[in-house]
Amino acid sequence: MAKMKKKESQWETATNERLAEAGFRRGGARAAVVALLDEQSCALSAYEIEELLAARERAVGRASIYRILEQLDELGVVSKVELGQAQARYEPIRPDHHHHHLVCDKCGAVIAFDDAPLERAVDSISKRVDFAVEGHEIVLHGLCADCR
Amino acid sequence: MAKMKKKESQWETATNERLAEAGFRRGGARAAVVALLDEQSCALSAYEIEELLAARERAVGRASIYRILEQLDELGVVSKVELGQAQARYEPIRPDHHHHHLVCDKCGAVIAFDDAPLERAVDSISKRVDFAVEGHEIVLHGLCADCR
DNA sequence: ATTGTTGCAAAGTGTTTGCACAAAC
DNA sequence: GTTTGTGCAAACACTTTGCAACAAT
Repeated sequence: MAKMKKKESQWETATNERLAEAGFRRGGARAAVVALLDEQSCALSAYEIEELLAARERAVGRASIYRILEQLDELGVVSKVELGQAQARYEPIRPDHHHHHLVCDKCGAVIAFDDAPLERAVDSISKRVDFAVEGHEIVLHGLCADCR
Repeated sequence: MAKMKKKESQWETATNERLAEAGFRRGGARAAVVALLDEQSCALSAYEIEELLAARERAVGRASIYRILEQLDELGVVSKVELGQAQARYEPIRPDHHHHHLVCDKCGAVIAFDDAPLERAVDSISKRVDFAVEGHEIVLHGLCADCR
């Protein structure tokens, strides 16, 4: 049975291009992390990434995961989000899919949402502060539908 | 020279009342932490609290600081904010002074700001999600005036 | 006397670093 | 062959926990 080659999304392609442009060599561990991130709709923690990669038989060392995530964050293709759970999460930055997060205080579930008016309000205040705003993060916390 | 007794603000008074109501005994370490927090206009990390208390000759053990902050957070009088620097910060919740934070990615400076339209946008979306929203946190990051 | 509070040291957790080896160029 | 990428283990920083001593009631 022939193995299907999965379709690369624009993000994965663009990320690999950015990496090449920036002078990075092609490394298997990094490619695996990029491919995994590309499949996600929401943010993953380093630990989750480690587990998921191990589960698909492409284990990547923890240190490599952190190093790779840091590179991707610096390249501006991944966003490191701190949702207040004493651990960072990482997600691909897709120009057309900017979103924020709801975090359940009870079970830790993370749910994405987006809202244009909220975005506009942030952009507006960003321009009025004496600060070169480069990004923002909005976290709503409370109880998810299941825990409520 | 007579030692002035500093004026207790409403927050410190209300917090001490809440603690009493909740059945807590009066402890020196906790009183010192509450008094210190009351003087702050913005969020402090546990480490900063430890340093500031030591500097004023009322050193409090690190474990006690964390325990006290957790109690105050649970009582709802202190807000634990995670600004993405791998450490939590804590600030008094003053009903009339809700605010958010600008974090400098270079020097780590934390600056408070508030904005009514932003607040309204958050309240609006909070009502429309399938989630019992209990609070929110907004962090703008970039470069502060000095680092820019 | 009882029970909450505190400090110390040890343990935990998430993340980073040092270093040797493998892989890419 | 040179330089970058990777994995392992050790080191780190922040936070929490166990426990004995102490203080408030």
